[in-house]
Amino acid sequence: MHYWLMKSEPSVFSIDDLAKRPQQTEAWDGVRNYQVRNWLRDEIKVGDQAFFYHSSCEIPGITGIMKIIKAGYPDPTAFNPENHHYDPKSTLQKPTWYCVDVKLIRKFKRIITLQELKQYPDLFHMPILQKGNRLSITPLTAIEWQVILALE
DNA sequence: GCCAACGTTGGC
DNA sequence: GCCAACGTTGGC
Repeated sequence: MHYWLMKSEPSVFSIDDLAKRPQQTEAWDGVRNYQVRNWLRDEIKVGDQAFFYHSSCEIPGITGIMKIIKAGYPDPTAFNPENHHYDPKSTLQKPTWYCVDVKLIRKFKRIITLQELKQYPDLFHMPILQKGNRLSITPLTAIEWQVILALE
């Protein structure tokens, strides 16, 4: 089992939005970065767990836990000309972009803020704390996962 | 293949 | 709104 951190701007899609979905599940789609695409297609498996991270907002931080309930499959938003993430180069025969389905496990009682995450030496190497990191999904070590869980 | 220009991300 | 960092694009 692997651990991940998945970013979303709450003004676009928040953990409360996920909580309101039927079965509290949603496709994590719209990713248009090749490194993250590779993880979505090849590495992120059913049963993996992920933190839901709110970015570009008043209080950036980790807001809860999700699990992967469907592994990588072609991102349908790439095929839809009406969709903001439409990509005519991605075809059904040869899809460029992939997504996974997630399910909410639980929302934290409080946000574990970015500011707080920066304080712990065990977390210094988290991708999200590295200068210039922009990937919307990043892997976490088991240690990082446990340390963060203990902060709640 | 190089690289300047441009767009996006995301913290502050 | 600013700006650093990084990815993408396209002319050559």
